[in-house]
Amino acid sequence: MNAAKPAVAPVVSQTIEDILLAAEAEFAERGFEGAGMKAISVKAAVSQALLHYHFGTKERLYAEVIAQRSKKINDERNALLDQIDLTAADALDRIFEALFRPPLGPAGGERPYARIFSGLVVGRERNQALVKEHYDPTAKRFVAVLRRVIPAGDQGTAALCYSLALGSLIAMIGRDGRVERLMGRDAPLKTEEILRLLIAHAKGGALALISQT
Amino acid sequence: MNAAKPAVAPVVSQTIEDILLAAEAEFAERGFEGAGMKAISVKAAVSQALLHYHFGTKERLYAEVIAQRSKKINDERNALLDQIDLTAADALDRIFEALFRPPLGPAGGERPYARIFSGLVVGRERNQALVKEHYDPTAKRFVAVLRRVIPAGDQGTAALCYSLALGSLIAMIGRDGRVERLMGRDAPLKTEEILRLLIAHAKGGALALISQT
DNA sequence: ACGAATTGACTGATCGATCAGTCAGGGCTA
DNA sequence: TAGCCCTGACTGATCGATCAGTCAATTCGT
Repeated sequence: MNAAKPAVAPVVSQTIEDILLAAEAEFAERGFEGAGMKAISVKAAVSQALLHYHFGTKERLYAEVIAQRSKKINDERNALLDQIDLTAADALDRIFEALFRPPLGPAGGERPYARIFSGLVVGRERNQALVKEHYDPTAKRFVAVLRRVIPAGDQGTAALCYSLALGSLIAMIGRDGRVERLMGRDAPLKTEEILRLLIAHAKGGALALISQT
Repeated sequence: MNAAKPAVAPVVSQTIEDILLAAEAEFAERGFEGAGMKAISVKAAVSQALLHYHFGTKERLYAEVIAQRSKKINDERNALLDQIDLTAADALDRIFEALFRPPLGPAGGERPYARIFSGLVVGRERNQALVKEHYDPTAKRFVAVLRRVIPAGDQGTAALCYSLALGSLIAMIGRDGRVERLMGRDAPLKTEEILRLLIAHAKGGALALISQT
């Protein structure tokens, strides 16, 4: 009867969603150690004790933020990979697009997760374990798909193409404005422009790695 | 007479050197916020108060660590750039070698600075200012040199080649073991091997960016 | 002897975490 | 329906620990 009433209950409550969003923003701004539970609770407009009630420790709250966001990114990536015809001429371009587009997010939107994503490459123990758990499975799929597309590609070369391409993505989204500053631009690069440049670079690098094997 | 006695006084005392080394290791392990002045003082085998006597604040100690290490890296990079014949066929390879080799350090050595170096790409305000101060000048020289070597290279393209290459370097040294894990290797990659692969990838990516401009 | 170097003892602030307790609401019994 | 109880959600107050930073006193080098 009531149109505003959702047919199914949300998997998480609105409050928990608010906390996770606030936590994501705070962790992105200050890093794990720099972030404060108090600051997160203020940002989420709840009491600090509620954070511990729902998540136990700061460590688990952080892990939950990573888990939620990585799931969205991995789902997007896998969906894009599913659509690719691996025998088509532009297969390599579209594989890298599947790698780059989800973390870049919507065209005009903010990227609060970008700094956390970038920070994951810095191998502190906490992040290493989370990367291994949440990102390695999809990473392995990328490596496998790359192997089938690049001629005579062994696993080592494919894994390198993946890793180095990911590094260049970090360089683009991890810091604010440095690339534009070195380029001599005043306006920030648009998402589609970033995507085009990253794909071209990754593809060129991949082909170079293959031909010198 | 005494052979062990240095001819000139060191610019910094041994104690200060010890503190800076301990601080570098601690900052690398835990990040700026995670690092503790107490832990640094223990690692350097001095009192915590001595850290404040010499450096004032944690912030200034961190800045000094970055300044010292970046100076070494920039000096090495500039020396390598000076030796390059920009008209030679392998000029592009040698430019990227000048970019990659200094942060990679000696062949068999540890890389305690690698994680700090990687962390600098994550654009928190503190790091942004330090990068701009200590790394931008040499970065601009790389961009200028790249422009002269790559055919029809505008500043934007050259800056992209620089930035994306740097990102792939981060991917290789920032995390421990992930690249090797995805490659299916058990032994870590040797420095010279890393260098060869990074150069090949960066060169291929650069040429691809140019040809599609 | 004099200044630079170094120390132990200490401070206020802030951290993550814990606690007892409030409150609204849903089910159960009679 | 009325009374009771249970539970999940949430809070203010506060805990002990740790943090960066301070300072008077002491040692060291010359």
